[in-house]
Amino acid sequence: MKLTTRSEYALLALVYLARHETDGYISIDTIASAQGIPPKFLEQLMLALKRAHYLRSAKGQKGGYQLAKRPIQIPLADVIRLFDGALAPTESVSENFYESTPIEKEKKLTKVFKDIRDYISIKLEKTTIADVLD
Amino acid sequence: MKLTTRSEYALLALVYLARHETDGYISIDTIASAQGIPPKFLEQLMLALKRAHYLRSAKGQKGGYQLAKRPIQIPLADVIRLFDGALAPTESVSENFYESTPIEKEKKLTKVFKDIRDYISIKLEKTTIADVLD
DNA sequence: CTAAATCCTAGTAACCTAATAGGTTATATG
DNA sequence: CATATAACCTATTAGGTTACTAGGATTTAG
Repeated sequence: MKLTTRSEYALLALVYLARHETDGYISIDTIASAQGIPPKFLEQLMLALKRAHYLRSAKGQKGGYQLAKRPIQIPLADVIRLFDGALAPTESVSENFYESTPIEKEKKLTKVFKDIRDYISIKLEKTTIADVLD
Repeated sequence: MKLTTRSEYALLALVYLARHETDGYISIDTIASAQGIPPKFLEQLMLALKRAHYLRSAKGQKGGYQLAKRPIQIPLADVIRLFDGALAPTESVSENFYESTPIEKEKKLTKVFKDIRDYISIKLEKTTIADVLD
């Protein structure tokens, strides 16, 4: 797993929306300037989060985005998988994004990376947006 | 950390050399065909490993490569850092390759990824080539 | 001398990343 | 109803990285 800017921005946006859960719809520009994200870039991320049912949106004036789930129902793992794919350090030890890679021929080497995958995925499954609000 | 083909091949080559520690110099072509690595690609990796003092080489007929250290003195962490850089999931939580990234403004989010970095780096520091020979 | 090997740099096709651009559609409000 | 505002959607792009390949220079055993 390598966290891209994409994932990082998406997490920042979700954290912001979680902090403003009761404020109705919030625009991309508001989130972008609060969290320091290029707005047109954020737009794409919001759209993806909406399509994946983490967000609800409203068009037009007074429109914007809001969470479609409670912060506690959004594990960091989901967000990162959506934007960056596998949590595992290499695809051959990934459960959700398996592909063959060279280290597979060495069983003990593979085991080491599976242990790492397990730690990462357990950690990021159990940590939700609710857990990272100050 | 995302494991590249580069790192994976390098690890496979080191494992092969560790298994043949007492066989003198071994050529790139021998290692490449034993481990299924494109030989000209492996050549570059071997050169990097040599420059980082993990390998010794000899030119000419009967030449090739051999380990310059005992397998137990080569942590997987070193090899991966050499080819792929940071072990951390994002550079802002890396000790050796620090760079600023967006999540830094969220302290609790940063903490989660530091925990992951710690697990990965401890695991890969303590696991050596010697540990992954069957 | 010559074959076998490392040494070393350059090049390249394909892909990915982090954006930007610009038009379309929907809606609240004056 | 007009207008401003905002989401929706697709395309494009500059720059970087990845996984190689190519080919020559150098060294050495036999």
